[in-house]
Amino acid sequence: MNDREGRPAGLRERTRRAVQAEIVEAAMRLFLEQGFEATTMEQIASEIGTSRRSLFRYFGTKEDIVLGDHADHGKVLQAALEARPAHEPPWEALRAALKQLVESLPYSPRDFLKITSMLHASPSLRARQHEKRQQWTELLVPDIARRLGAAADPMAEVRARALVACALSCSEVATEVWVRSEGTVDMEQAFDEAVAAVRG
Amino acid sequence: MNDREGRPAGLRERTRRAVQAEIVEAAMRLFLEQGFEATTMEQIASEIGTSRRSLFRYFGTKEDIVLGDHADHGKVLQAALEARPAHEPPWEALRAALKQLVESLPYSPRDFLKITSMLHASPSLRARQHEKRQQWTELLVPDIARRLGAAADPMAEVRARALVACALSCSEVATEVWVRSEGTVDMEQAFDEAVAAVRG
DNA sequence: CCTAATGTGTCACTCAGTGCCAACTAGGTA
DNA sequence: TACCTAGTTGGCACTGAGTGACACATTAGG
Repeated sequence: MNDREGRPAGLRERTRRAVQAEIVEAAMRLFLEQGFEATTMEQIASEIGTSRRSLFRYFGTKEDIVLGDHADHGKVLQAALEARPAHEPPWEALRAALKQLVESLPYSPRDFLKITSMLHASPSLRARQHEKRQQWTELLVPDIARRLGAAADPMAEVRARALVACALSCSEVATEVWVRSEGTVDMEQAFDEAVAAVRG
Repeated sequence: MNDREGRPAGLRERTRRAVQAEIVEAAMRLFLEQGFEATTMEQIASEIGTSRRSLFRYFGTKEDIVLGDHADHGKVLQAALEARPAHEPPWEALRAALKQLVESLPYSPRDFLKITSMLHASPSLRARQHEKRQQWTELLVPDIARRLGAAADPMAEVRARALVACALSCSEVATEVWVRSEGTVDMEQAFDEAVAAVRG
């Protein structure tokens, strides 16, 4: 049985984590130096003295080296959303959850800016990121549907999905402007401005 | 000079169009039969008696065979938006433009459903489609910014981008639900429901 | 008819990603 | 100790998208 959910964490598990971290570290350095597309898996592999094949055992795709945490962020967001008061209106709850997510990130503003810039510069990275964000939607919709008052109506799903999708769009717009201004504009304020414009 | 914008349309231009159409026809047949990922460029090439290399001269990527028109749709949308009365509020104008775009599509509902289903089934297709949609945004933002009353404010751009992004998100949600219901629910109604929920 | 531009197929290449196999290693058992 | 099993690793060969170079054909236009 593979029941271990993180308790004693045998040697195998520990080395796996260590190698994983080493890969991410080396890869990110190369990505930021030469760009994402210009860096090959071969380079990353030889950089840490392993084989191309092994890289693919740790990360299914090149993009996952960068976006590995992104799926987890969805769960953080979900938890933050569900921790909000049950009758808080959708937009407020989503706003609070997103704010909490941003604050939970372990990056310095400097690093976050560099990484986000890279993300925006590479089409394939943007694509994967969007893909993962779509999965966030699935996690958040049930909570929002609850807040809207559960109706079996197929349109109830539309309402919840639209709210989540638009909240994420607003956050994306805010982030984009923040990146393009090189961190000048306030992201939180931009988000609020975006929401205000949408709600007309 | 390459000034010809479609007037006499010499033999070269005509054959090019014809071959292009032939490629799309054959490719779409194969895609719908066996799925997008399962069909190789080699197959498509030999299907119409040409070489793999030539396919790439007509379409830069495999995805473009399906999404070739998608960029043009952006221009249709832009034109439709700009044709709306100058003081019509953003949401109404966007709604009208999107409606006009959908009505301009040459597909039967049957075909449109099949194609859209395929689009949703293939990750790489979804990714490219989203990429192209992002370019739509660039086309629409200026008009919306105008409707919001031009301010040099960097936040003015945020407001316009947010509106466009959310309108596209709502249309995406509506389309998605429409596909999943296999054409049962009314797409236009779903869109309105989405917008209403977002505007709270 | 001649020539400059354009289209075509072939070949060779890069790179991401996958399946397979043989060698090794950790961890528990007799 | 010796042994067994399961997971890890590297190497190899393969697919499939996409690109560059080249030689050869076709066409437009003077």
